[in-house]
Amino acid sequence: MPRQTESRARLLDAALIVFRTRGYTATRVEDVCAEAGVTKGSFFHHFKTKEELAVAAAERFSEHADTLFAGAPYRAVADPRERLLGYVALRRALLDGPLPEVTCLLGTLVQETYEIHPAIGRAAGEHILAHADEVGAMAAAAKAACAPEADWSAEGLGRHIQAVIQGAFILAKAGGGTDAARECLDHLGRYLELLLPPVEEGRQAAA
Amino acid sequence: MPRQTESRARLLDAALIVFRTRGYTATRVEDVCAEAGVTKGSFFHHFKTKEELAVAAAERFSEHADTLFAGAPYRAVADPRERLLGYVALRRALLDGPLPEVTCLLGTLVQETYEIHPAIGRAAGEHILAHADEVGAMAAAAKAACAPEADWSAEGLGRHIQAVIQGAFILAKAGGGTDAARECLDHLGRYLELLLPPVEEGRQAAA
DNA sequence: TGATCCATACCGACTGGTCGGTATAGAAAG
DNA sequence: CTTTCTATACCGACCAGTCGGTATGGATCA
Repeated sequence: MPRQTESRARLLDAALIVFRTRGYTATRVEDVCAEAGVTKGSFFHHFKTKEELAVAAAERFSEHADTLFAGAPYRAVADPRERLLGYVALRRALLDGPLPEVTCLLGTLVQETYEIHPAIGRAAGEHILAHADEVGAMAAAAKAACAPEADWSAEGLGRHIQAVIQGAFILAKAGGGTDAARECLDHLGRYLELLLPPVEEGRQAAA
Repeated sequence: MPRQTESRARLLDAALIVFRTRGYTATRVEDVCAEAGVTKGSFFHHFKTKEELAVAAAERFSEHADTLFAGAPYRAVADPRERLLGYVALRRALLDGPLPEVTCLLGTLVQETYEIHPAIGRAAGEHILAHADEVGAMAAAAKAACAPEADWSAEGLGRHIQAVIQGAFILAKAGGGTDAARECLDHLGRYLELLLPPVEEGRQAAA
């Protein structure tokens, strides 16, 4: 009953970590099976192909992230500027741990597959952009409150925030470690603070 | 005799583009040979292994970049703040073209190999950090001129700039295209402008 | 001048291991 | 007994790397 469903879930969770460690192409189906404690027969019962697993894993990763962020404390912050800064602070705090566990599966996948496995690249890319749009919505609220006349778009800022986070992961993998990544998020936070001057009682900053 | 050396160079140049298109693992040695118009026999005459090719390609990419930037006009700008902004503007301008031709081989390689091919990951990572340090040196000059008391480090800012650029590539691959990448570099430029207030005649901005 | 030798570059058929995917049969559940 | 899931043996394509061989050109010496 839930046993069957459990194998599928175990395979997906295994994929999350194995793909982030070895990348898509270099991961063997049996690597995922071993990590999940399941055999190949079971794997191909649940997924038609390795590619299908990757698409499903991107989906699952995205759902995990949505759940995590939906329940995070920063969500309840009333002031939109502080809420946006709270998001960045959370992303910074999430940098604690080994790289394959803290980095983003979607960024890894899209980079490796965008030209050669369109289905995977598209799935991963869409989830990245969707998440960027959610952040963009927060940015829109903050912009409306702090810098309504500014000549940048909130959606663009949401994408920029995602880019900095993805870039921080690459920097960490390049040898900078999570410290360098954290420093990047500090710069990002500082940028947002400068870009969104806090509203003082009844006053609003211009662009 | 320069003919022979030419084959090696052709293989390296082919590797630059093929690795950026297909990634390291998914590229077959024969893909590189085909792109270079050279046979497998010739390949293994010049490189002991595919891994060795990747390390050499990272090196070559880095040299290409160094040459490009060393000869660029922004280098001659006297004002350190404008010089740094000029670098970012150049990076933005370089975004014109198909993704596999404008993206960074080093970021691609490090992401895919950092856990499974230490030699490649190390080489790519070191070149990224070395380039970040060069940018960091420019940032140091700008900081000294515009914000000597600021509580961020120039090296950290150099790394941040690299991270934004790498992140912009991922965003582009995620479906945002080069437009989204350009927008990121616009944000980066704006950040630097805010961070480094221009020095007015004889005055210096504080942190 | 040209005959001999050698080093470097190049060629492509072949091999041995790897790995995605299949076949098939058994276990568990209902 | 049927359906769903798991296990294992197996297949065949693929591909990094090998190997025996050819081509080219420069040096050496009579």
